[in-house]
Parts: sequence; C-alpha cells; structure tokens
Amino acid sequence: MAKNITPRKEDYSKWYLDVIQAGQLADYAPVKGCMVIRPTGYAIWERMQAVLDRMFKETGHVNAYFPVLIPESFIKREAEHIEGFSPELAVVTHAGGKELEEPLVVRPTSETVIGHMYAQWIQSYRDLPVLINQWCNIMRWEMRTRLFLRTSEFLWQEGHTAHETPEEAEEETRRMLEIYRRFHEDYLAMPVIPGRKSETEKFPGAVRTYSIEAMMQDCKALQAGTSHNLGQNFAKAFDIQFLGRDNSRQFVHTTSWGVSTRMIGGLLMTHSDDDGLVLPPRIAPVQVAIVPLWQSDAEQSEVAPFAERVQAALAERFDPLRIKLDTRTDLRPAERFFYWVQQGVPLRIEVGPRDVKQGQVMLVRRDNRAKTPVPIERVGELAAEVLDTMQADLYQRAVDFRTAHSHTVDDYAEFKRIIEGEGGFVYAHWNGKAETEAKIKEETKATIRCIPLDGVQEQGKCIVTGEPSTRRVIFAQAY
RNA sequence: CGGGGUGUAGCGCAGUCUGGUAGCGCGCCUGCUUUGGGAGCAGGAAGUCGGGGGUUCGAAUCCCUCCACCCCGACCA
Repeated sequence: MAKNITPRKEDYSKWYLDVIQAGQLADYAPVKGCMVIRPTGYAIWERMQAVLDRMFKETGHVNAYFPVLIPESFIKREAEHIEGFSPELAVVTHAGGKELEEPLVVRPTSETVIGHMYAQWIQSYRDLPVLINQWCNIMRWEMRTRLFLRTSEFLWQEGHTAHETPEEAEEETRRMLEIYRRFHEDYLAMPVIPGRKSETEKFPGAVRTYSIEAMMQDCKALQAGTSHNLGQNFAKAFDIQFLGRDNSRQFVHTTSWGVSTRMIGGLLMTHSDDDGLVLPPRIAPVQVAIVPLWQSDAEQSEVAPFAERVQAALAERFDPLRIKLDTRTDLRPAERFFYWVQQGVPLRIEVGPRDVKQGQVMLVRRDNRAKTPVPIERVGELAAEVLDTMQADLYQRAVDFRTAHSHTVDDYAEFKRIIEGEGGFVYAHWNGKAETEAKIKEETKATIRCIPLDGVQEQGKCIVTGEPSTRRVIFAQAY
C-alpha cells in the first residue's frame, strides 16, 4: 500500500522521474536532451490528440503538414523571432555528401515556413480566414532538459491562422486559449488560469501572448499552453497580403497556438502519487482493468467466464479498446494489482471466486483506493458512475490544492517569504515595467506567470516600487 | 559557459583514502512452495570497473590526459 499519497516536495525531481519509470512512459534517448516515448506514454499522447483534434475541427480548423527543415533565411526575416530562437536552433549544414549553399534549420516552430506558404495561398479577402493546424515534432536545443517538460525534441500541435481584421485575429487567439482551458479542466482535471503574458515573457514575434498556467504538486507553475496574436508581424515579414473588400492591398493578421507533450508532464505532476501514475478517467488510455483471480482449475472455470461477462457488460458503455482483461498467469494477484496501479488506470475490477459466488465484482478506484462491491448486473452503470466521480474529485482536489497555495500579497518582504518558502501563486500589484519584473526574478526566481483574464480592476501599489497599479498579476517560480 | 558531483552487471550502489582473486540489493533465468495487495527457499547467467597513457611484480584503487552524464545558474512549450 502507498505510504505517501502525495509526493514529497523535497527531491520532487527524483519523484517525477520515478513516476515516469514506474509507468514505463519514456526513456532518455541516445541523443542528449531527447526522449523515447514508450507505448504506454504514447497512448496518453494519442488520447490528448484525439480529443484536441476533435475540438479543433469543431471550431473549423483543418490539419495540414509542413516540412521539418526550414531555410535559415526564413527564420531571420522577423527580427524578434530570430533573436528569440537563434540560441536554440539545430542547423543542418551538410546533405547529399556536400555542404549546403544555405543551412537548413530544424523547425523550432513553423510560423516562418507556414507564412511563406500563406503568402502564396492568400490573394483575396475571400481566401480568409485560413484555419490550419499541424501535428508534428519540433526541436529546440535547450540547455537543460527534463523528460516531457522540456526535451530537445518534442511533439506538439501548432495552429496557424490568418485573418482579415485584427478583431478576428484577437477573437481566434482567445477562442483557442479557451479551448485549451476547457481541455485541461474537463479532460486532464487540471485547473488552469488563462491570462496574458508580460512583454518579457511573450512569444518572439507576437503582439500579444496568452497562456494557461497550472500549479504542480511542488507549488511551481507550469505553462501548459500558449496562444499568440501575431498581429501583422509575420504577414509583413513574409508578405502575406490580400486584396480587401475596398480593393486595397492589406496585410493579414495571424495567430498561432500550441500545446505539447509537456501536458503529459503536467498531468503527472498534478495527480500522480508515490505509487505511480494517477490518470483522470477521461484521458486515461485504459480506463478499466479487469483482474480475475483464481488458484485451481475449478476456480478458473468459474471465474474466467464471469470476468468475460464483466468485460462484455463494460464494452456496451465504454470504448472496448480502453478496457483491459488481465489474464496473465505468470504474475501473482498482488503483482497484477500493482502493475495497474503504477500505470494509473483509474478503475480496477477484481473478480475472484468469492465474488462469483455472490454475483458481484469489486470496483477499486486508483486515486483513493476505495473499494466498492457491485452486483454484476449493474457493473457498467456503476463503473461509469465511479469514473465520473473520480474525474470530478481529481479536479476538485487540484483546485483545492491550488487555492491552498495561492496568496494575495501587498508587501514585498512577505512576497519573498512565500516564494522562498512554501511557494505557490502570489497575486500582487506590479508597475508594468520590465525592469521591475527582472528585479523580482533576480531576487526571488519568481516570474510573472500571467495577467489573469478574469482579474478584477482595483487600485493598488506596485509591490516593489510603490507606483500605482490597477490589477494584480500572478507571480510564481516556474518550470 | 560558470559552480558542484558521478562514471563498477539491465537498474541502484559499495569497494578507491591505505594497490593484492570483482562485490551487494533489485531485476533476469531454472525448480519447488506460494497466490484477495509489491512472495519465500534453493540454484544459476551476466562486468575489457567510461576511454587512452603512465607508475608498479601487481591498478577499479596512485599519477597524467581525454570523454560522457547528472545537479545548481543563464535559456525555454
């Protein structure tokens, strides 16, 4: 049984790696900073993809694919973009046995190459909006890496849209942020705070960057998704012009938005415990594991068909591919139980000779280990109920955790005490200046996570300089 | 790039100071007993001790050199 249900804050990094190992999700690759995602880890990504892809399509987006190699000159076209990305580019200089005339950059993001294509595709306002998404891998040669949270190569989706007016672009940027919020809260059971990034933290080349910010179990913040209003910056750099309704040539307004395999890391650091993964039912690749128990052949002949009946009953209500019947005989029951615990499967159904006699099965929740005997006639219905409850409980538990570690602070000394102590989110007034932000980061390692969208207007004084401020921003140490 | 640390069996480590037959735990293989919460007993396989050079009768251990990785900063979805 679990000795520690919530991970210890000290050596949280080690705990995190242990969870990944326990769940057999990923390994470090031979190339520094890159990772191999194993089938169990990839299945989680596939679930995320499936749900998000549907949400994108419901909002009118379509998928396409652009090349992994980008001419170096493309990256250089937008001044902020090249400045932001050049330190972390991987560059191909040789191919076909000789040196290339122009080096090719392994995409760190695709605004440039997509902008290049949009310039050719878009001629008229009738061509707008363009609403394209791409599922792909990208590479950013980060100095320090961490499985899922920050690897040199990672999988993500990047949406790139082009619009006729600034209003439409802003609306799109906010719409996609809202989709990310819904996905995280409804599926991943991760409460997030949607907000705007400060100038310092925004995407290189963006006019405005929005993000959703989550709190991990060690009270550090994780930027879980971003949505950028790129204004006309990339349109001007790549000459994406169209003939408007008034017969004038205009630059389009573009957006980009993305979430990545980092979400898997965030999921682990939100819900998992010392025994391994805890996956919310709606995102879990395997929702139910049925573990039949028998010793003798006689017991097997009773229990096996009973377990299959359970499987069939569940298949009527759940995706059959997300139900596993664990008939392994080379592992003892305790080992099979623990295997599914480590994998984070939300619901385990134990079926033994005692249950068969009573016409029942035992439902066991992953998160709180609660066991409930249920009659086989109602197993599908009650399993679904337990999963719904568990989904809601996980979300509420995360909300409560975040609430317990959020503070409203007006005094810089207290600010420092909290940030350097237990950590968490600190809501404080700020004068809006980058130098103040830099000073706070320098002194406390805390950065402005976001300016919350639902923040209230109030008169206050900057926590450092005492200058007037009209709204609070969220400070936290971040991954 | 700055500061700190580690390279010994698949994984985690001891042994290094004080040179003398390569060790422990987990995992793996075989057999028996177990089996409603991470098994027990017995047997077994597996290591050019990060690479190269030097000192020595003899080097995982001492010296020189190179390499790799990890942690803390700067960078970041």
